[in-house]
Amino acid sequence: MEDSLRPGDAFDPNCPTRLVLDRIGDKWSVLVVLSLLDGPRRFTELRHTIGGVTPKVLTQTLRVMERDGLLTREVFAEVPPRVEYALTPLGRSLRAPIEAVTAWAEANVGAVVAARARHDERASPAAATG
Amino acid sequence: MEDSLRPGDAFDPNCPTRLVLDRIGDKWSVLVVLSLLDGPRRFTELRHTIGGVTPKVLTQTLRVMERDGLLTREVFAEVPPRVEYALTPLGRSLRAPIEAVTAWAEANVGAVVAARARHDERASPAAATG
DNA sequence: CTGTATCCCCCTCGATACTG
DNA sequence: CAGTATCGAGGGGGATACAG
Repeated sequence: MEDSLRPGDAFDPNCPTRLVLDRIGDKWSVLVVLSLLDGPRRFTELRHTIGGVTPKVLTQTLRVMERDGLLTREVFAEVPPRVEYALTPLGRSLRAPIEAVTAWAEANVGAVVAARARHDERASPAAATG
Repeated sequence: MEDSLRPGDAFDPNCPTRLVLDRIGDKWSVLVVLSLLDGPRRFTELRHTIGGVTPKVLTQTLRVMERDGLLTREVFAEVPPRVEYALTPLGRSLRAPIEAVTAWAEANVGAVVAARARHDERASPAAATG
């Protein structure tokens, strides 16, 4: 198992890990994957589902993900323009690592929050009167 | 299974997932965890092992991780100052999600790179004369 | 509807220099 | 050795306005 966790790897900018980190480390990308897990979505649907994302940033994210083969962009030449984004099998496979992260988060968020509170109280006990 | 992947969760800025994403999405944090998996390390050792990280940024990273209860900072009052950083059980548990990401990366980096090449060639065929 | 273009601000990172 | 202080550059993100 340790073989797959060679620190030396990730330290290399060309390491595949860095490549993925840039992707799943980006909140918008993760959100897009999550949104698309259910099935194809249109640009505006994505915008609405994710919320708080500007068209520029969403387009940016989508483009990069498309380039990486994570999703497909299908344009329908209709009177009201329609574009559907769908996860590729590759994109769908991102579900595993994302799930691992999510699982860790849900399992340990309490500990992290507690640690923070403990730390902050030491730093400024006066402010921790709540 | 789907229950742990509720999109609605991650869309919430207060969601635990966001919290973790900010941590494992940060390359330096990941690198620190990886470095510390073997055992405690000193500041300079980390600096050297990770490489390319400035003292300021490393300190920053370390401080945040300490606050989050991911690692401990032990100061030895010796003539040549010595400070050792060690992963807490919580920090060590980050190994799982990181491993998931690493596994995905190693398994699919080829597909991603291929997708990129394909995409880039379509975008600028002239440049892809190799 | 589906984007694109612009401007702007913030924030992080990096380099350098200095202190305990 | 282990950090901290400062400065500057850069990218990303967001808001807005506009185009096909």
